[in-house]
Amino acid sequence: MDLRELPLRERKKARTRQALTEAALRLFTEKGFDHTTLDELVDAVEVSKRTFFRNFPSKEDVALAADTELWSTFLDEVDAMEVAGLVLDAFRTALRVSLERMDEGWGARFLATRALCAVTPAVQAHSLRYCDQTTQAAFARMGARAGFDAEDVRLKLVIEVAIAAWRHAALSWTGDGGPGGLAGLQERLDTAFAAIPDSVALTGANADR
Amino acid sequence: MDLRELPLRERKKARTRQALTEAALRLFTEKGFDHTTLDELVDAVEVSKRTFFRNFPSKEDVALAADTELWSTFLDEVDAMEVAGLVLDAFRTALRVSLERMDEGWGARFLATRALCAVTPAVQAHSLRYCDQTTQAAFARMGARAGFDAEDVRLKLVIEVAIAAWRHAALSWTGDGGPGGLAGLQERLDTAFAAIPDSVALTGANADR
DNA sequence: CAGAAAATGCCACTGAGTGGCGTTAGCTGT
DNA sequence: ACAGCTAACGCCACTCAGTGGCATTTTCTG
Repeated sequence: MDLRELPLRERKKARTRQALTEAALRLFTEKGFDHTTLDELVDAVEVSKRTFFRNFPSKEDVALAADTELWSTFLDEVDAMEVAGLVLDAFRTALRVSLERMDEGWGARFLATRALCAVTPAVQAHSLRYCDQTTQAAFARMGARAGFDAEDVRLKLVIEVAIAAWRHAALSWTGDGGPGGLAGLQERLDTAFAAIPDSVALTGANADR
Repeated sequence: MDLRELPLRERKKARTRQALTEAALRLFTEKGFDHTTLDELVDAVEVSKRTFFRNFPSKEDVALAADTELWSTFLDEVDAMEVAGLVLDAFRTALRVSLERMDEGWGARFLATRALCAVTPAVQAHSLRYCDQTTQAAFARMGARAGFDAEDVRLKLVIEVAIAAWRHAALSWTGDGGPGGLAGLQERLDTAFAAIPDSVALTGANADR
């Protein structure tokens, strides 16, 4: 990301890519996703529409760059993590470390991205698909590990639960305007994970306190 | 659904809607979702493209008719269900009863729909969005109930877990070609729900048996 | 500095989805 | 049975996302 000693060609490509994500987030936020055409976007960055589609598979994807950065890092952490105790805790840690590894300004971009998701069905759908793909990928990587079973329903479910906790944390944090920055998001994440044991044990009798 | 004593106009509308879903499922399965144009579909049913979009908001939605039927029924069951013991069990029952309420032939249509989801990203994304919407709706309805808190993280998570179990059951059942019909699907659902306590308690040490 | 390789720009095209409007078909009163 | 009403439909023109092809420019390599 911050490597300045890449081949010149790739540096240029990375710069246009970043310019596109920044302009897209700004335009989508100002005018709305549906009311911003790709022509407006590529005009603002001064590239051709063809170049846009060499960098992003769809209009939705450029709005979700912050998400893909996180998920990509998360999968690296899943590969690297050691599972000593509860698998659920290992995933909580992987999420926490992934958040810590995000670069300066990611929090603000992520917040803007989530705001777009909340009001634009198409972006929301793409975002959910990324979540699901990440879940599948994490499951596949864990299943290939020594000591784990690639068919284990329990493994699949625990990953789904971890991602659900993450999604709830992100949604709640975003809904309140992202208080406390990434540290605030970490807090929500801890709260959500802490609530998991109580949630599966929740009964009609103890629901109201 | 089976009410033959509707106004003639609405009966006609329902018939074209059904003709569209059937033809769509057939064409999409035969030629693939991406390689079937809407013009081909509406020609086969002999309606105008305009009429198609008065019945379905998008091309993806006509492929997901089986899903929407289930989710709509499920939300009715959520409203009607009584929560005596575990909330998780209540949702498992609601899912089971919803499946039982599906009409003849739904199982086959659902199987075809899931096969489409597996190979077509756009359909998959829409399907995930329906899941999520249903989760949100179920949460909102439960939160409005006496004895429940509309802000309770535990309630939100337990619904996410239930839907995750459902999704895994459906995916596993579909992946094996839908053995045993809807009864087979019910079995997978029971298995998935039964694995939930073990999954959150899963550790690196007991993962391999 | 020459030639390969990659990235870009331009152009024409397909296909999803929308708005407008005239026409048809089913529903209402008398 | 007939006239008026309204919902649904068909047709047409249009916008915009996304793709394939090809010529051109730009960077890397020897």
